[in-house]
Amino acid sequence: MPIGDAPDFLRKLDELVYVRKRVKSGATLYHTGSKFHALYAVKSGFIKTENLHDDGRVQVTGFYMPGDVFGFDGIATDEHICTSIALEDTEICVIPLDKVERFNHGIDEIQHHFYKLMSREIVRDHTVMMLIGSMNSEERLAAFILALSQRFLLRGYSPYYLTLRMKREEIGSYLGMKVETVSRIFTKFQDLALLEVQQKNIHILDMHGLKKMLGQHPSN
Amino acid sequence: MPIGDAPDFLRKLDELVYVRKRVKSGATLYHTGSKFHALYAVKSGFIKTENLHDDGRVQVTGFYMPGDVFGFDGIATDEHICTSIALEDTEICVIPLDKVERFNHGIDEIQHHFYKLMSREIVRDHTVMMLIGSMNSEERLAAFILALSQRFLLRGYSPYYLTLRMKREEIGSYLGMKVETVSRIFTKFQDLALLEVQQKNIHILDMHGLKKMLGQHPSN
DNA sequence: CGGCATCTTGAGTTGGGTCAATGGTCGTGG
DNA sequence: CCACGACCATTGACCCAACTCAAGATGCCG
Repeated sequence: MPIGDAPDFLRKLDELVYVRKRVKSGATLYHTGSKFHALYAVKSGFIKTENLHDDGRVQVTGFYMPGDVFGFDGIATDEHICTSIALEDTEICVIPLDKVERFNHGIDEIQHHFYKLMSREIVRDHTVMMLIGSMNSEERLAAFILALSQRFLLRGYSPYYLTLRMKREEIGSYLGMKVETVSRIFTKFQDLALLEVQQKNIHILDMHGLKKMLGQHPSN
Repeated sequence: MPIGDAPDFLRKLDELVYVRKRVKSGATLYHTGSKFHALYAVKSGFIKTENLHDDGRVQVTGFYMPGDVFGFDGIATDEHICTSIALEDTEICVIPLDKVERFNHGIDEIQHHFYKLMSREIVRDHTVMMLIGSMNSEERLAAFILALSQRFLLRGYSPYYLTLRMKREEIGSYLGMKVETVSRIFTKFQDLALLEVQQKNIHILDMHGLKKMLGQHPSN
């Protein structure tokens, strides 16, 4: 998951951003095939991106929260591959890429920052490939919750109280498992006194225990 | 999988590349924790990258053939997250990132090219997430072979005769399945007269039939 | 308060993992 | 040139984690 020096970044961003946008909950910002115009930074709210396979299948490829930048998938072919959808009312900063590319008159710090952002996205994707490819469902969900907790922490929120903005099905899609399985594992984690789950509110009771859920698995 | 205008790109590359390197089959170019110095373009040969999980688990995250650029995972934290290993004797061009970043005196075409390369890597990773997350094993392997065939085509080789440089286990790791499963499916595809498999040599007999293997699946 | 979407739980099935044995292929050294 | 050993690939038999299908429960919004 994309992370990091959000406040810093948002400050610098002002120099690049002239347009802000509001996206209503459930609305689409761009979709597969849209011409690529710009990158987007989440100012407030929550965004998911998903890939549509030729047949009806959908795979959630990312969740983005304030400070995160997304839309990098559009650069390759100048057309977006993913669809991005707001999971709640969301404010977006529009960052035209050519403006970024032309920015380094003197300072190329910003340039480098964008390379870093893309690199992070790549690293995050590799992590997810690893999750889905070589962990069982419990480990995946544990890893997901821990990563989310970490992101909350980096943004200055409590890492123990998470409010999920996505529904179970979207978590499942992201992690390569079915809704029912997600639900069962939440219940199990609750039974193990690792979590307290109240709808979309997660209270992490035993962070250490949750971490131990990872790497328990005999496989691979 | 990374692709595209390889010859063009390799030509332009000469302006950026001062160092070439040879990596022996089985040797490591960089590994998890190595300081990030540069990106690498494959000149000849074959490279895999893999992620090591804390416990012993390994996940192959990419295969790179001539014309492909890899190493982007190191930009985010200035340390490589993956390990890159040559699957045969390989020639590599070393591309220092700061040279790329400082290159746009006049032309920022090269800049943009690197953004494109990273974007492609992201798109490819999303494709793999989709493969692993929402397809069954047969579909995954079919998709893998088709993608490989496509890459061969783009490099001017026959898309019908593939020489796999990686072993079954590495294919399995990349696709999130076990060696035995890979093997069984190769056999099945052969029985269905889609392929002729002779060790690492794959002859695609029925490209259309192979494509039909995708999207047959009732799930998700 | 009713209707709809989401979430949970149960019961039964199955795709792909596990374990184990065999068969090929290649490289090395006598 | 052949034989040996190591590694890799294939195949079979069995099993289990996660999927499917189905029914309720819960919560949310008009």
